[in-house]
Parts: sequence; C-alpha cells; structure tokens
Amino acid sequence: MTSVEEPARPGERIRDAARTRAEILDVATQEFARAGYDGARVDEIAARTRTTKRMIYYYFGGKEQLFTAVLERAYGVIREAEQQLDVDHLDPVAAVRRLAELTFDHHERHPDFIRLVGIENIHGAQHIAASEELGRMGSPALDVIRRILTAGQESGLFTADVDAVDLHAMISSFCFFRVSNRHTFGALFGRDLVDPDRREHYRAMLGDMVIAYLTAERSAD
Amino acid sequence: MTSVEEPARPGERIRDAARTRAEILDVATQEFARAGYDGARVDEIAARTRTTKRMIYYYFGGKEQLFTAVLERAYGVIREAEQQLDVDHLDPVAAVRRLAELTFDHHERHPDFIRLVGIENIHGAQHIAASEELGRMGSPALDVIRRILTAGQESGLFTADVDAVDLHAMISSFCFFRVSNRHTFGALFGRDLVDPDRREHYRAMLGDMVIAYLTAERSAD
DNA sequence: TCACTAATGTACGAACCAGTACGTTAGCTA
DNA sequence: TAGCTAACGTACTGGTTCGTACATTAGTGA
Repeated sequence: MTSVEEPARPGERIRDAARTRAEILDVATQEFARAGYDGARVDEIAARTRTTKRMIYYYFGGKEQLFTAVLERAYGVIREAEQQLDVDHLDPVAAVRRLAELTFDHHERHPDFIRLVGIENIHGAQHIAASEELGRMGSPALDVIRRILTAGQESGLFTADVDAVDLHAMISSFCFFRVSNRHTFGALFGRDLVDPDRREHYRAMLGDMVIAYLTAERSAD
Repeated sequence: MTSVEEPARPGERIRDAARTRAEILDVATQEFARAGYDGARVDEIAARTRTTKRMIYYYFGGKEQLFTAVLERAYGVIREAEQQLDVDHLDPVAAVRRLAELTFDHHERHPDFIRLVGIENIHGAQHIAASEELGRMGSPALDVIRRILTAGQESGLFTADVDAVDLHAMISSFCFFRVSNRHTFGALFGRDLVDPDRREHYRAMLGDMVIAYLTAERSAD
C-alpha cells in the first residue's frame, strides 16, 4: 500500500505530480482508517505529507473525493490480489480451502482496508455508488468461486444450495469480522481474534467450516 | 429501543428527569448510528429532543460519555434478549440451530446496534474499555453455548475443536457482516443481503453452516 | 532562451461545533 | 407556604476545520 518515500535527495526532481499524488493517497489512507471519515483531518493529512493542503484540493478536489480515491485504490489492491488466484488445477475441495485461506490472509494483511470498508458502510456506501471506477470493477474472486462451485456441484461433492455470491459472503464475513470487530470482541470476551498464536487455528476453522457446509450430507427434499 | 414519546399533554408533568434522559438516549442512538461518532452533532441530538443541549451536558457530561451511555444501553438490550434464551430442553443440534437463529434475528432487528458496534470498533473499543458497566457485563449467550457444546461433545455428536468463544465468533460474524456490510456488498455485488425475500435462505444457511461444521466427520489426528 | 503552464506555497476566511456562564422555574419538603 | 434544589432554557465563546484567493516557481516546448 505504501509508496516510495525517499528523503528528498538533492538534485532529485522537486516537482513530481505522480509522487505527490501517491504520497497524499498513502497518508490519507492511514488517516481515514485511523479516525473515520469525519474524524479524519485534511490538515493532518497535509501535515504528514511533504506537500501542503493546497495540493490535496488541487489533485482531488475535496475531502469527499479524496476518500473516494482512497477507496478506489484500496479495492484495486484486493482485486489485483484476487487476479493472482490460480486454483483451477486443484480439486474443488482443495480449491475452496485455498480460496478461503487467501481471503483470510488478505484480510489479515490489510487491516486498513477493512477499516475503510467499515467506514464506507457507516456512510451507506455512498462513495462507491458515486464512483464509476468502483462500479465497473468486478470481482475476480467471484469468477473463481463460480468455477469451483460448478465443478463441485457437477461432481456431486458439493451438496449445498448456494451460489458464488453467497459463498463469497460466507467466507468474507468470517475474515472481515475477525479483523473489524477485534476490539469490541476482545474487550467483551477477553479473546484477541488476531493473536498470531491463534492464527492457524482460525485459518483452519474457516476452511473446515466452508468445506463442511458445502459437502454436508443432506436429506433430499 | 425507543422509549415513550407522548405529545406533551397539558396537565402532564413537565419535568421528568427519567423521561428526558431516556429521550436523549433514544435520539442520540439514532444520531450516532446515522453518522458515526465524529459525524454525530450534539446540536442535532438536542434539536430532535424536547429539551436542549444544556441537558445533554447536565445528564451525561459530554459527547464522549453520551456515546458510552448509548453503547451501554444497546449492549444491555442484547444481553436481556440472550437471557431469554431457553434451549436446554433441546438436543445439541437443535439447540445450536435455535441459538444461531436467535442471534440472526436479533442482529436483523437491531441494525442501529450493529452500526454502533462498528463505530466503536473504528475507535478501538475505547468507550467499552472505559465503561465499568460494560466490563462487568458478561454474555449469557456464551454460557448457553458452553452448555450446548459440552453436551454435544460428550455425546460424540460434535467433533469440532472449538470452544464457546470461537463458536460465538463464527455465528456473530455471519449475522454481523450481513447487516454491517450490506451497503458495500450490495453496491459491489448487486445483492441485497437483507432483502426480506432472502431472509429465510440466509437464516437456514447460517444454521446449516454451523451444524455442518460442528458435526463434520473428521480424520483422527 | 523565453514564455507558458503545471505544480506548489502562504495566508486567510467563514462556518461550524463542543462546551459553558448565567439565569429561571417547577415541584417537593419542612 | 416558604424556601430550596433538581431540572431546565438562552445566549454565547473559543477553538477548530474545510476550503480558497492570491502569489510564486519549476520545468518544458517553441
């Protein structure tokens, strides 16, 4: 997520639009994730870049558009990760587990992304709705799930009545909750869901859960 | 969640500390849930009560403490609902499904609560940490889960290696995500997770998932 | 090399907003 | 019924914060 941040060497190009833009996005991502949309301060973002507040308005137009740009980039990162998915050579059961684990890993590695999505939900997904880029952007993961599901259902291995979107929701809910709700959950139940010592346990739990659900014996009705 | 709101009849008691306090809490719950902690406006809360901003500071001390009071009451509601849980007469499988469904129903019926918890997580659960009441307040659901789990494991029906807290996390994650992320999920994947027409489908999906996980055949290792 | 434009910095304004100083009244109690 | 206090209202303030007007400079193309 973080771009280059070299200590402005002498002789280096002083003016670099792309770098300035990227640096603003980096800092804005942190600040929005830290404090929420309304809690984030444009002045604070500016102070933590090598440029000034003026540039934020020059490049992005305003706080709202800046947040949208932050979201667009964050979703872009996960979409790229999903495009790396290569599970077609695996059998359906192994493929689903692999997919679930990759989702698990990505959520764990990008807590800022989780926070941004939580914040965007507080605001009714209005920025996603207003963004053409995010509207166009499909989900490679969904295509992968669709393929695995079809294979598993045709072979009779998978008995569950779900489609790809539902399965994606199931996997995401577990991964998302573990990161997004770790603070309240920890405070109320005294268990740190992201404790590294428990990481493998939850990772396995997710895979077991999804596979058990998909392959469970079902009464014909 | 909403308290009495009768249209101040003449002859009725004008001064009613309990009512004023409750009315402030009602409106504050809506306003915080609507806009987040920093997005919520104390003036807006005051304007939508029959009293003034001065009273908010008189009864609660400040915005921060008001939010804490809102959280305390919201958590109190779910704790009360959990205390109504009576599944000890059911077999473990039926009991787990019943518990999951009650969690599902409560989350669906209290979207404001979900939003408040999401907001509290954005702020690192600092208000919960600062609240004695919320610290003391255990979870009746957890006790119920513990009993069901023990019964199911002793009878050999449940094969999964989970404790009550993990199982609670699993159930909550599905119920919570469905409500909390419905906006971004809907915008990105075009599916409304809280569409009434799909309600039974997701309710069954949750129960199936949890039971499949708990009862799945496992290789001894 | 000169002029033009993209990129940047400074300083400020106007609105907003949490919190408070100060004054008032309802209703209980002695 | 007198007086006392909990409950309430008004009007304001001080600081914050988004956004912008205006000035300036780096780099580039003719």
